[in-house]
Amino acid sequence: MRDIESVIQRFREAGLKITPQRLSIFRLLKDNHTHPSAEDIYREILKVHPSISFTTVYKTLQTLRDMGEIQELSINPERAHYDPDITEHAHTFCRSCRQIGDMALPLNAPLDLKLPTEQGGFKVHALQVHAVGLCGECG
Amino acid sequence: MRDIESVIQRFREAGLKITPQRLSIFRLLKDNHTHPSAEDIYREILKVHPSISFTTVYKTLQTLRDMGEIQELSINPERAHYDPDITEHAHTFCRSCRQIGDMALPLNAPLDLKLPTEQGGFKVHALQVHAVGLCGECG
DNA sequence: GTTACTGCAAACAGTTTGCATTACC
DNA sequence: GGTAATGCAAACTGTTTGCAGTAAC
Repeated sequence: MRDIESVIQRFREAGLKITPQRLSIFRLLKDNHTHPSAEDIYREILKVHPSISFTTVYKTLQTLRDMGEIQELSINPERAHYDPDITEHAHTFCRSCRQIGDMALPLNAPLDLKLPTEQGGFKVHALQVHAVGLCGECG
Repeated sequence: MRDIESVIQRFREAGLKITPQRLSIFRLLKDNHTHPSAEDIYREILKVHPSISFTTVYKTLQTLRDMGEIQELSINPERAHYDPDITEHAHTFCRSCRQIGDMALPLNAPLDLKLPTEQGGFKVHALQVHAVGLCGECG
């Protein structure tokens, strides 16, 4: 995710409005490396906006995701998690505590992948690398 | 997934029973490279067992997954897909038609991943590599 | 005969939508 | 003032469970 000012500007350029609720969501996500779920974000924002609804959080996350400001992680089958870090990196997922962590990707590896030839051209938009296992706490 | 005879033997050794429904599910999965969802499998088995329930399919898939005979793919956020191919390989996921394909993994890449050091030892059980994009048909 | 499986129906959890009210710009 | 966002409530989708009847061994 870009800095908050840039995100605000993009919203305004798209004819979208800046509300206190959205601003709080932006601030919560900016530089956040905890990979929160929509529910996590909702519960956190509730502390600032006691009357915010889950729907508002949900719709704002969709907008940010559609804009490419955050990425939606499909690593936990139970729920989606969100990551404002859109630079190339991999994730760890602990089977026990369900915590998601960041992992460095070697620069050369992903580009070496051999795409299936029989299907013709599969166009890769994003490469997701997930290491599933047990974290230091649980292992 | 091993050959059907071996799977049957493993079930028997575990005190589990071989029913016609389960046998049909084994046969459907064996050498299947279409990455079906539970619903896909259910609809296919219905042709052979018109009175089979989704629950039976669901529970058998769980058993096979817990035994390590098949893997559950969390690549499509909407539903789980199943893959009887448990050898190391990656998957493509088409954003448009939601089709899952197989992809070759270069042997050296996954082992080169740098695990997070600050967390101490994250123990990787399985590495999932997903290329998300558009397939030949949709792209 | 004993034990596990099947199939039903219902609960569950997370996600998504319609709509009237409210607030941004 | 016009347009979009909010928040509520309800619908939806896929997943999971409890239980009585049934079938494997």
